[in-house]
Amino acid sequence: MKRQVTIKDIAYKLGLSTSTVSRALKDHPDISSKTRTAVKELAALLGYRPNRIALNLRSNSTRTIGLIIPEIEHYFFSAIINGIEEIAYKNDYSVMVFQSNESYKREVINTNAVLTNRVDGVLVSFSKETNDFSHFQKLIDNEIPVVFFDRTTEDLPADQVVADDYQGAFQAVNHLIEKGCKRIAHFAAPQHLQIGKSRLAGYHDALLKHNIHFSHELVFLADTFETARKTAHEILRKPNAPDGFFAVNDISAIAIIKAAKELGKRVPEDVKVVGFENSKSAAFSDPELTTVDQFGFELGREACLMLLRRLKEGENTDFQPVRKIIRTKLVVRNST
Amino acid sequence: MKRQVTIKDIAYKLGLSTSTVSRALKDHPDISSKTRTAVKELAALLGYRPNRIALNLRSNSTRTIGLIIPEIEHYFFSAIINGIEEIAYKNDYSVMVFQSNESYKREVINTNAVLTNRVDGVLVSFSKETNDFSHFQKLIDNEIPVVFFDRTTEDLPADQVVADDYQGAFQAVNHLIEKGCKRIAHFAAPQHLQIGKSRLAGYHDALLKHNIHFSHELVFLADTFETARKTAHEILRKPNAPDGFFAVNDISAIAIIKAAKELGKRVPEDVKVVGFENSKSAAFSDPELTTVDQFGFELGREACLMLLRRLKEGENTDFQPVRKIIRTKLVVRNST
DNA sequence: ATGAAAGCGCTAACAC
DNA sequence: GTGTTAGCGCTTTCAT
Repeated sequence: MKRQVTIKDIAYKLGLSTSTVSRALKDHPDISSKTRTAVKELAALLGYRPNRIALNLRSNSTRTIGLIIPEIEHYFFSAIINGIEEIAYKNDYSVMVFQSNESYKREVINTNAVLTNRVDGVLVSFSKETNDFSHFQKLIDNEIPVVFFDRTTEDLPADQVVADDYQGAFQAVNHLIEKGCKRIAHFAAPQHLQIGKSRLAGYHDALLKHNIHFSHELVFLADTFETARKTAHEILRKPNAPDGFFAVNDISAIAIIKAAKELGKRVPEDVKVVGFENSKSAAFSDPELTTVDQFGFELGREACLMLLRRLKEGENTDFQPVRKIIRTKLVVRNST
Repeated sequence: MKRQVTIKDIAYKLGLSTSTVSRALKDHPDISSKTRTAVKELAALLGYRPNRIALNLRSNSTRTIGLIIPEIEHYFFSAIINGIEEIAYKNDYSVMVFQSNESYKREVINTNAVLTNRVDGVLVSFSKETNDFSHFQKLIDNEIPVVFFDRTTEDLPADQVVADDYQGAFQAVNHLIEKGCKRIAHFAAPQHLQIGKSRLAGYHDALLKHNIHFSHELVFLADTFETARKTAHEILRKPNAPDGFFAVNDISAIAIIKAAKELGKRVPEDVKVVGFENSKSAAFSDPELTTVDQFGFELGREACLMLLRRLKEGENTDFQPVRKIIRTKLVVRNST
């Protein structure tokens, strides 16, 4: 990089001290308007821009937010990043992105990286592998504000922003029942994840409300395209096959539709399917997928806003973790 | 943030000078092994970690890469970010993400932000609106290495990494012809974008190779779901409707399939469709979409590698811009 | 083998 | 209204 113009250069050329220049640049009242304009003009002329690194060192802050996220390529997460970047941008913060790739080990390295980079705060959605949270505790011990989003835990006294998984699941299954489904299967996420639990609970309670018997035999662990397709194939072939499916995400739902079609079943006539996420693919699938919108963009915005609020608070005496729930919304299309 | 342990703390507790501690920490040969271990042990005990900001100030570098990108939510771009982050991670660089949201104005602000943040280098894919490049010239004037990817320009003497759009388009159309299509339409991107031009050229030349007449009447500007669907509806209803479509991206291709089905045409029997990108949606559509894989992950990797190479070079006397072309590959599925 | 001192760019308390 | 000085945390030259 080219040698940058510093406050010293301006001071020298104008026969002033660096402090005067510094003050002039930030409209300190003491400075005469003559010097002020002279300084500002020269600064503009030379293309001076304050050295953020020096400022960082002095202020011991970087105006940077660290983001630790499983997989950027997943639509939901990219929507969240979008929301985060939007709020950060508006508040003159920058965002550093670290991917865990769903790996616990890498996630630990990521937490060290955010510490090393001296970010002001951290936003985290942890990996599927993670069930030890001491690396996040380390952040908290360093008094770096952390906000967890989407994938959260009760094990840590930290702020959280999550989608209303329970309500979304409840609505989805309720919808299936109202559409006439009698036997509804649930393709679930791993139960050590909060979203796995909450969505199952919503499914369970919706059945209950309509006096439909809940059976573990209708709950399957299937949250990827491949496993969902395979599982759907198996159970749709059986005599007592389900007539409705509530999948924990859109990809699994699309896989179910695919399997049904391959077996000559019609969607939604023979089998109805609801997903969760409202990804782009949901609108493009055939039939178009009924799904629960998770509002990733909103969620990202809220998580970032919450973090910024914490940053503004500064040293807080008694920390009270906040949990914010982002509404979800059933989007009815043609798969039900 | 908690007050961090510094080299000074260690020096004080051990009755040493900061320089000795500094040297001990980095295994300077002059330091006796006794002090070295003492220092290291205490450092570990206190949880010392070097203050990157101070290092940054001294070294005048941040080990950070700035990324300016139109839209994170687009699958192709998120794949690219993934590739970039992967390489950055392996080389101990961090990535700061700035979205332009396809806005020229915001992109200009983004370039200022990367300057302000004193990133070591910048990766750019510019917005659709951009046709003045002076803001990027400013980066170059500051001798900050810049690598352009995907959306590039000849107007700037800079490194570039692009997909082989021409070859991909050529293969796609060639494939349609070999599958028996006689009348092939092209849904194109705006022609002020290089990708718009290159893909049209590939389409043109593939027709030429097979002695098929090229007609402007079969080229439509349609690179979004909505416009593609509407356009496809119109032209598929006409008597002399195309029997093949080459779309500039997957979304448009999926829209074409949808329109065809809505009009009672079978894909691929009556109409064959090829997309471009190989997004997730392509594999999930029905029928599964034949498309050209753009290898976004690879592209991101290469762009980042190229940038890191420039960073290693340092002050180069005579700069020769490099243009790297990432191969594309036709992925044949069931829509052709 | 270790320490003192200067300096990266900037700000701010303290002089005058 | 402006200058002097110290200091943020670290490295490195120059002493000893």
